[in-house]
Amino acid sequence: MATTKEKIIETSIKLFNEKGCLNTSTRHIADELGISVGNLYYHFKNKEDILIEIFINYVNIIFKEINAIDYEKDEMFLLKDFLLNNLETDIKYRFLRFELNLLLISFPKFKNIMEEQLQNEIEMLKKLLNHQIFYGYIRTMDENEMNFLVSNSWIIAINNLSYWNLLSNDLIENAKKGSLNLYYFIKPYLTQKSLADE
Amino acid sequence: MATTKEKIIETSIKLFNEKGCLNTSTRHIADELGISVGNLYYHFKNKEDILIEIFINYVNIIFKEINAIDYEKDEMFLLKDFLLNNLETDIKYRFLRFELNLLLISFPKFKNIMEEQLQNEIEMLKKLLNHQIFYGYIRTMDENEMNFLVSNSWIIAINNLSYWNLLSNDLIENAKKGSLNLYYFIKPYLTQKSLADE
DNA sequence: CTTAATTTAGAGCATTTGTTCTAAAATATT
DNA sequence: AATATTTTAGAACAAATGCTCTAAATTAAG
Repeated sequence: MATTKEKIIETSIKLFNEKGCLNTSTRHIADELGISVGNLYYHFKNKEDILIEIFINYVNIIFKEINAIDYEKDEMFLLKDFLLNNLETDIKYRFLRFELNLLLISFPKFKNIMEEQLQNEIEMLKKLLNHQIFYGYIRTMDENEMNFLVSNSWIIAINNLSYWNLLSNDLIENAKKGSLNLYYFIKPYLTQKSLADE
Repeated sequence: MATTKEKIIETSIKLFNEKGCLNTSTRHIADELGISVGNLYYHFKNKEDILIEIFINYVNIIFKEINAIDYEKDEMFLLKDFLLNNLETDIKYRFLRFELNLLLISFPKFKNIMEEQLQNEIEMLKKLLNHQIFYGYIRTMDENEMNFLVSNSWIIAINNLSYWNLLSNDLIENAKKGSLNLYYFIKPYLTQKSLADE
């Protein structure tokens, strides 16, 4: 049985996705959940703290799998599989990406930890791609090209969900295509070894 | 000399970029400009109408160049050049992309016209890429691959500015890299004819 | 069973929001 | 110069917001 605190988080996530974080007041959340505002503020100091708790939950889920990677092993990691494995999570917490720029402007504490997270994501992506190059799954390239491979991978990984949401209105239905975006993006860089493995 | 209406638009764009559209009230705009709220509401029915006027200005600027393309001509159109040519405009109106999802949720009239615009953008991109394939600047591919080329091009074109904004804090300084994102993305698809032209 | 700690409800407050209204000032027309 | 039109200022309003406060209800501890 979920605690009140957990229920506040779940309801907030739901409403933030539906109406946007900035359009959702603490009263909305309390009403939707059927508790009082006083109760909500007993559990959370303010709205930003709800947002941060949500964000921490998200990061914890996402990082579990990524941290399990053994970079010493000669193994192929297809980027699209990472997306697919976290698809549910990315959908559940989609407002974090969809509204990112505005969240950063509006919530300074959130901004601090989120910016650190973004740096981490880029670093991890770089490490992952370098590993794939090292073991010959992705062709070699100079540093410049590599940097753009990283940034483009990140841009597509982060924004493909938003793209399908914009164009289809039925996000869940189309979300799986998003991982294919990443696959088709990386395909020209894959080596024979990589393509044979599939 | 700019009219009051024009000044309201310019001030709104400035504030929307700085603090986000949802964090900017009509009072903010009036105060920043040094006019009264009453005056602002004399020129614009409501906040959404300001947003829509801004959006229409943006679209008019962006489309001028794209509509000038002659699809009968054997000519190379590098996607990155389109980005570079509109860089100033994209920076000036960046909040439209940075906050897109939330704007669509918050302003129903804006949603209608923006969604049409998104469809147009995809269509135009498709037409452009098909033209480049037809004249041999981009290699041929099946429909499926083509669809992902289109969607990935769009995702990178639209979101690279946001990416550099997130990572650098000095958008203007880094914005030009954004066009290179698109160039490096498309590079594996370019033919000899294309690469020789450069 | 009594007391203490935790959890809850909801009234209340200061501020902000989007918007309307009226009246005055500025400008254009005759 | 007189009148009409456009533009402006700013008071006013109802609703919403983030958040605090107090008191009651619930639960846990002794």
